[in-house]
Order: sequence, then C-alpha cells, then structure tokens
Amino acid sequence: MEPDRQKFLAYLAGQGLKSTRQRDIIFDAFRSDGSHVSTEDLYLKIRRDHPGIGYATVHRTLKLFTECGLAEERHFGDGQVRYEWVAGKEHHDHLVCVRCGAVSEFEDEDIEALQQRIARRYGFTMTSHRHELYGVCSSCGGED
Amino acid sequence: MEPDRQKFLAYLAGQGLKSTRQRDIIFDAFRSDGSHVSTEDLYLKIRRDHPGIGYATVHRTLKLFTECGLAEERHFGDGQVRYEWVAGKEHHDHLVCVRCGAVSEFEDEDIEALQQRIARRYGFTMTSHRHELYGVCSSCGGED
DNA sequence: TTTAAATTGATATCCGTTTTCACTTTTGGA
DNA sequence: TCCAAAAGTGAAAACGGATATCAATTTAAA
Repeated sequence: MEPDRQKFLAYLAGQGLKSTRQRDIIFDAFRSDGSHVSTEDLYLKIRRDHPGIGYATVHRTLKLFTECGLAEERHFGDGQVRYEWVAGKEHHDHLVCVRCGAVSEFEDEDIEALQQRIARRYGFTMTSHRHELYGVCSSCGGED
Repeated sequence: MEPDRQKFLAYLAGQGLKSTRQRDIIFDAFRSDGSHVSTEDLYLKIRRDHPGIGYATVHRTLKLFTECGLAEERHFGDGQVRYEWVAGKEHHDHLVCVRCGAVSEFEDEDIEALQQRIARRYGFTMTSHRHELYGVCSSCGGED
C-alpha cells in the first residue's frame, strides 16, 4: 500500500477513528489534486462522481489530513482556507498572482537561514512561518 | 498640525468625505495604540470614554485609515483582521508568539532582496508580501 | 439659516466555518 | 454470522467576524 494512505490509516487507528468509504473517496480526490483547494472546491469536484458525500464530511476529512500531517492549511488573504497536499513535498513558500489567483511554490535556503537568525535574535523558538509574495504573474502581464 | 492628522484630513477632503467628531476620537485612540489591534479591541477601548461610538463606525474608520495609507491590515491566521498604524514607520514583517499572541516587528534587507530575486525568477511583478515567523517568545518560555 | 450630502449607530445580512443531531456504518467480540 | 458499542454521516442550524442597510443626525457650503 502506498505510504501516504498507510499514514492516514495509521493515524485513524491511533485515534480510535474508523476507515470509511467516504474518507477513501475524499483521500483519492484530494491526493489527485491537492493544490491549494478550498473545501468548496473539493466538495464540488467530489460531488460530480459521488453526489451523496456532504460538505461537512469533506470539511472534517480535510481537517483529519491536516492533523496527520498529510496536508497543510493555507491562508492567502481572500478569507478562504485552502488545503495543500504536502506529503512527500519539500517545505516551500508561495507566490500568489493577485489577478488570476494562480499559486506557485518556491523554496530558498538562504531565506530560511535568515529567518532562523532573526528568530534567534528575538529569543523566539520558531515553530512555523508564513511567507507569501503577491504580485502579477507573467501570464497576467506582469511585464506591463 | 501633526502631519498624520493632516494626511487624514486631506484624504477625507479629496474624497468628498467629512470630518467628524467620531473620526477624530477614533484617530486619537488608534494612533495612541495602533499596535495590531482588532476592530473589537479598538471599539472596546474607545467605548470606555465614548460609549456612544458604535462598532460600525470604528470599523469604517479603520478602513479609511487603511485606504489613506496611515494603517495596514494584518492577518495573523486567527481569523481576525488586525490594524497597525504604519505612518512614519519603516516597512517591517512580524514575529508572532503562538502562546501569548505578542507581536514583534523585524526588518531584514537581505530577505527583501532575496524576495525580489525570487519574484523576478518567476516572472512576477511583486506588489506586496507577507512574512511572519510564528513561535514561542522568550517570556513564554521559548527556551524550554 | 438653509439644504443637500455624508455620517452615524443599531441592527440585519452575508458568507465561510463549525457544530448539532437523528440516522447509518463500521468494527470487534460472541 | 450476528450483535452491540462506538464512530461517522449529511442536512441543516449555529456561529463569528466583516459588511451592508436605513432612518435619524450631523456636517459644511451657499
């Protein structure tokens, strides 16, 4: 079995939670497109093939993915939480196009190191960070 | 007259808006403590001395401060918008203590430069960015 | 002063998130 | 296999912060 699915099942078992048909379906749908989707996005996508699955279940399952570390919540400032499948991906930050909403990912070791230095300077034990660049992407005419 | 107040009055005038007693009061209250306060925070503070001023007016006035550049909105992920008085301050980013909620400010030219380089690499015309470090501050036992 | 236009404050509405609850499904033991 | 306990589900309600509404009030220019 794929390690990601295994991780999820292990988390469920460890918490005394159950494996269900709905969770399997949501797992597959989210893994196949876990690129910064909102609960609504995923719900609508799943509904096409599985009209019986409710919004609340999608919501709760995305929370589960987050709790077990397969997914992370993203807040890009439009008042909607987005979920990103992060299993098997390196840490990264985001570029968000303010016109079309496209999200790209970047990583930069130098910035990470500088962040740590700053946290240390302020006596912080850094647990996480958020770093987003907003602008106009090249296809939206970033050159104009 | 202080230049900040002048800037506000000039903005009002330019937009065909009026100067009112409430706006003056909110201006003073916010300027005297414009450190990452929510609308609720400021409303409650103002209400102590001016019980007649409503939440909606505080909300609208904070929006005005933001529009004219005296304030900026901050989103630290707790689902509440915070406003910060930025007039006369250098650009900076934030460290947020996940235990006590304290917010410190930092600035780092090297990180700014690296950001620009990344945006350029992706063909983005960067318009803004958000950079927050989350962790445990020294008074909350960041050393433990 | 007069008057048109903007403002105010209480309240209603919006909208994404989260909870509730009656019914269903899963799971492990008999 | 069957049963019972516990968790899950989905529809709908509740929630919470942000925003809009609207009648009454205030401002400011003539």
